[in-house]
Amino acid sequence: MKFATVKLLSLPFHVPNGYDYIVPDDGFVGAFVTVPLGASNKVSLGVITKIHDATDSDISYKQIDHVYEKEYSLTPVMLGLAEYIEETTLCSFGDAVRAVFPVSVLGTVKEYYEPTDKIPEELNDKVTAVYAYVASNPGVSGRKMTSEFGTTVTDALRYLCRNGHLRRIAVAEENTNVAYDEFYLCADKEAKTKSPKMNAAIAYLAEHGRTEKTALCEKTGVTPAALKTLVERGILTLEKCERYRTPYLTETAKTAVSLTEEQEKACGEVAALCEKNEPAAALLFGVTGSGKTLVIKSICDRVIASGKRVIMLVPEISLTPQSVRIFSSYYGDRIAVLHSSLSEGERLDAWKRIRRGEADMVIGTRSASFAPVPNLGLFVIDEEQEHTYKSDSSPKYRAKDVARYRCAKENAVMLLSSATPSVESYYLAMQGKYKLIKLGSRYGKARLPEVVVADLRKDAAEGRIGPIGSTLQRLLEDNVENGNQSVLFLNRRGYNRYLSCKMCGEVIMCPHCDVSLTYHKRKDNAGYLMCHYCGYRIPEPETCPKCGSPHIGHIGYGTQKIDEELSVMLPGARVLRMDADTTTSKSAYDRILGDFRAHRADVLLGTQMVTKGHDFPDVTLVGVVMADNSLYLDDYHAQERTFSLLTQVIGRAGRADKPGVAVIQTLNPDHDIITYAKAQDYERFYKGEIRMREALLFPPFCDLLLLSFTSEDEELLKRSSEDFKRMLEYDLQNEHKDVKMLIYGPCEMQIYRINGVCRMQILCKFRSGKRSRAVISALMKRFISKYPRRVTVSADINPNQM
DNA sequence: AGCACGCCGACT
DNA sequence: GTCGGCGTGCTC
Repeated sequence: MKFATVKLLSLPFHVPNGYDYIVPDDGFVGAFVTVPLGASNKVSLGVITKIHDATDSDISYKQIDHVYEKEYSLTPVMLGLAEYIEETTLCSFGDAVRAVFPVSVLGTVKEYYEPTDKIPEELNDKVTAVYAYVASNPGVSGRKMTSEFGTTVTDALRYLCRNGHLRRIAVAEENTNVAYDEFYLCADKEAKTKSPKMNAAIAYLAEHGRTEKTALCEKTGVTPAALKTLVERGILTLEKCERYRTPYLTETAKTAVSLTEEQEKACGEVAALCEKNEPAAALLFGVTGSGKTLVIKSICDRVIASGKRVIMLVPEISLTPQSVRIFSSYYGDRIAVLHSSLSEGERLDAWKRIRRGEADMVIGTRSASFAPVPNLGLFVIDEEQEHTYKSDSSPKYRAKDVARYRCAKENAVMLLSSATPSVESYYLAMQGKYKLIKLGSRYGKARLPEVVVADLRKDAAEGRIGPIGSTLQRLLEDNVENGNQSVLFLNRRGYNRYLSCKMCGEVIMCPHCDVSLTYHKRKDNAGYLMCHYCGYRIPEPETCPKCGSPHIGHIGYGTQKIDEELSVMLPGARVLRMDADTTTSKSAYDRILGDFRAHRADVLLGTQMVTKGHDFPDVTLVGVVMADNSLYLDDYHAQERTFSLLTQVIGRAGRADKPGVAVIQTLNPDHDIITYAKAQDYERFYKGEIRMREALLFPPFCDLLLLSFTSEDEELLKRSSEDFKRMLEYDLQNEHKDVKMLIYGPCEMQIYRINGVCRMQILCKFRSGKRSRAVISALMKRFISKYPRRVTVSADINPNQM
């Protein structure tokens, strides 16, 4: 007899998830299976990770119920990847598998009940009624039973199954989330019915042959229900063809491009790596406007021509359409798009097309790193420094690690691309771990705009305290007058507006969370306050809720406020605002960008999203309203993020023939980061930053581990997190002396309370490796069983935010 | 996580 | 004497 180790998806992180079952002949490693689990034999989804014949006579093994077909299984690489994610991010196996595989293609498991030969003798009334119902309706579904008897039926059913009077059967149902094109054919051309519309449909099909359903309905006025009847009567036959639901794919005309000598060389170097058929990694470092996309496209051409396939990641969903536009103009429908705001059906169809080898290139966000492309040759991560490539929710993985893993296993090349590489990637390139490919000499053809650092302190000294300083105002006025376009960039943080009482000085806070409420204005100009963490909202109060004073004032500048300022400052100018409030739908986003590109507005005002890769030929002025906002966060990434942001914003100006100006408003005009960004001097920025990281021990010289503890019970939270630290210190001093770790905390998190739940954190500096993670993992498991259900703990290795 | 088992308080 | 609360322990 053969046995299989099955890892269950339903079990949480802290319980062992691999159990042995008797495996049928069609079982194989990587197969999804359903198995009975626990005393109630609950139907559970799992994956076979091993097939063996070792047995333990103490255990009575159960059998695997159902093995899913090969098309919907984990390939060896994907199974390995799921286990790699489980181990490296300290998450449950289920979370890891659900990230790498769209479990919903498997369809749902239905439960049915049947009576057995063993007829019950004495039962109470309720159980008798349940039994009688199943006996007269054998094969009734669990759902039908609950709708018939209410939720308490489960107890009766369990009782009857346990005593052998009923049998529960679990069947995997086919996945029904498939779209079809339906074609009708006429089987009996002579047939006549009483309905004129039906007759019309028969006549139409007799004349024109095979016709698609909607077209047929439109042409003849026949209803789908009538067609169904005709099929049942055998007059028509129905042919169903699977149709993929694919948004985005609109082919545009190909335009021939030629590469410069430098671009050609860069392309050749990466292509040569790809041809070697062994794992490799490269960093394409090209200043803004050096044509990185073009180079990547040319590399893709060569990889695809050699019969291999490409995955390309972009930082956020809003950037997919433009990338798809560029690439689909060359590859047409050989492109697939994957990201998290596709509908379930679209995602499944994209996944199937990819798995069936029907797409040569996959474009998508972080989650697309799991695209099941056969014969992967190249894995591109565009704008690789972006923090969106790290997941903040379980599994807390980095797309770069996924890429590295897959490239190593599939002999592919990982290509990171950026104008401002992450310090970590550049360090690895300096170490020779990545092949460094530079594009665009600093003062070469990529024309740098003039950069003006506007010192807001001077304006403040003159009593000018608005968000737009005098320098920026003057340049904006000139620009509008000359018919040129401007982009104003707001760093989201610190640009929310709060309400504060001038009498008692209190900022109005969320009653459930330790954050201030943000001021918003509805379209009808009524103000309201909202919590961005729990969604709590109240109308703008007229008096201070604390002291009753009517003297409440606004603090901070939101995009709305700046929008209002601009309309006063630049009367007649058309201002477009792009932020989370105005771009609730995909179409709104496209419309705003489209309007701006078509020069139907003079100023585009927005948050992060306006900085990214959009090419606006008529933009000659770019302004950063407040550069300091991200400079002094207590996060070691702060400087790197600010540099990258400023460099990109500056790169937005002056891309076309018109000379551009970039204005950086700041309270710290002499700050190194601003100086380096002004000069677009990545090397000097890097040298300073890497020295700091080494001296203070930050990544890439170590890894960070953020352990967060949450509980409603404040006392228990403090005590248990202290306890965790003690246990960790004890382990490190005793059985795990070889693991080195610096421990900071526990301390309250930056936002201590969210929705009434308190949060503490412990930060560790360590080197993430098998041994060190095992220590943490084991300790977390011990902690969870020591404080069951009352405190939760979770780990984030190299978190985005601390 | 679920789920069953089991041990105590509030009822017919 | 039974129904149902939720603390404890297990899942091949």
